[in-house]
Amino acid sequence: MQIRVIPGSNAAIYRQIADQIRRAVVSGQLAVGDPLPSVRQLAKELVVNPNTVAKAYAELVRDGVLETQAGRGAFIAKRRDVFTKTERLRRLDAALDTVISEALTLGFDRDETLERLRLKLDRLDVAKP
Amino acid sequence: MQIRVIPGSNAAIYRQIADQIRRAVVSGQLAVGDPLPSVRQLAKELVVNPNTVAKAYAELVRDGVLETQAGRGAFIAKRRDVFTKTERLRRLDAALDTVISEALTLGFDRDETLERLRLKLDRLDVAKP
Amino acid sequence: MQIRVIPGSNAAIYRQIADQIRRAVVSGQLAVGDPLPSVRQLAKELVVNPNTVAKAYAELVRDGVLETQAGRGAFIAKRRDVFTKTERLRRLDAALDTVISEALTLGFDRDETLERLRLKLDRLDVAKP
Amino acid sequence: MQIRVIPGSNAAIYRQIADQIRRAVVSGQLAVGDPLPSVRQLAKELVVNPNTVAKAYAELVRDGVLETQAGRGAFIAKRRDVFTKTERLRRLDAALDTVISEALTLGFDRDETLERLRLKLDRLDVAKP
DNA sequence: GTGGTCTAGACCACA
DNA sequence: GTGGTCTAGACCACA
Repeated sequence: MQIRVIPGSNAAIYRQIADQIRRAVVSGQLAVGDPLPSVRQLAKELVVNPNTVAKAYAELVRDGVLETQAGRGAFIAKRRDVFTKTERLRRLDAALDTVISEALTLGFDRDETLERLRLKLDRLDVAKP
Repeated sequence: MQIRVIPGSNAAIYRQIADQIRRAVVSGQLAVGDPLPSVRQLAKELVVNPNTVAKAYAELVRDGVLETQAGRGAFIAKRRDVFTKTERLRRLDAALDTVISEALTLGFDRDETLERLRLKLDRLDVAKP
Repeated sequence: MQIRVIPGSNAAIYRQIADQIRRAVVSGQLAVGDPLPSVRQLAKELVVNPNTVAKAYAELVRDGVLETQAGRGAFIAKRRDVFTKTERLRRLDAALDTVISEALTLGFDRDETLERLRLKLDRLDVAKP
Repeated sequence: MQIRVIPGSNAAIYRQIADQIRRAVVSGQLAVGDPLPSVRQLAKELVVNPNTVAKAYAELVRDGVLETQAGRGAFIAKRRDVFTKTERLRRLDAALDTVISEALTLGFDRDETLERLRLKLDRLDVAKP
């Protein structure tokens, strides 16, 4: 898989990396057990500091997306539910609040925003696991 | 109109202020030419730092929502587009991508994610008049 | 409250800091809404790098123990359940495995280890929330 | 005796090896003077790096569990205490403190924590003979 | 002032 | 080689 970073973006670099890996996992591009590039290698590719990649990997480990083994590398973990229903909703809401604020700022209305999300979700074609 | 600020919220205070003014404009609660409270006055009302209100106003001026007239205060400006259609979509898409990866790794599916966005949008009552 | 760091310890410094704050919270020394020292101030006190303190705070934020507000500081958050039952057990087990390995290395047997844990728990006198 | 290694485990491989040998000694499965497989042979059996086995053996030698006799291999040593009683307790307490803060912030209470430790200890069958 | 991000560079544990 | 931790120092967003 190909990870890319947009330096001028609002999103922190480590967030961009983590999000792209999340997307690759939910879209099936990365499967359980698949190895990820090493921290140093990916850092070199993206021309960012290894600490930044490590931060992204650490977040994904905490959220149960990755497993790391010192000396061996990082691998896609078996999917498991880490957060309570309430916590999951809290996190989803926080992400949605950001989108709503951005849509509002850009002048999109309710229906346009919903329609655009629907379109993008349908493109991914992700089914409930 | 009444602006309210929740200090413990995830959203920065200046964001909360700017978003509420934007919503008031979109919903027709505020019309072109309507005056806004002065930075100082609003800051006093909301019990926040004047810099914070100034930052919200500055963003709205930059985006063409407000106009300031030296010595007279700030007013709702005539709507004008700052970004091209393509640029607006590109920015919305970036925000939506983040929501999608977050939602899906949290285990929400297409319908749940859409439904939650719909719910939140309806609560805010963000619709073009 | 007084936080202390043992430089020669096996435990990472950021882990020591986070654990001590956790203990202060569960023992009631720190209550909901209580402010914590700023990252920079605590770093100065402990003579460690601010990044290290920030890392501890970030972990506590993720685990729902703290809330940070940019520009205002860090505060003890209202207790909430973040993790699923399975995840909580997974984390407890990981911690217990470390203790068991340490006890074994030090030559303590089953009963001695259990007894010591009981003793320490009773001293804390913590009731189910 | 049969040593087994779980590569995906949280515990480092050298820890798993050392702990299993310690348990075999404590439970009487291995007695003073019993020979251990050579580093190379055990590494081959477990399909791990010889350095890893060597590290486990080195720790056990340091702690007085094993003795190596040049050219003859490694043997279970006569039990001797490396740390004073006070030092042993100090180290156990440090490990227990971490478990306690982890358990309590996860929302486990005194009895649940004790019960889980008991369960895990019984499973491992760690008792002085 | 506050917390958050990032870099450059070092050192450690582990395999 | 792998990931994890820490420091020193810079810069940013926010209040």
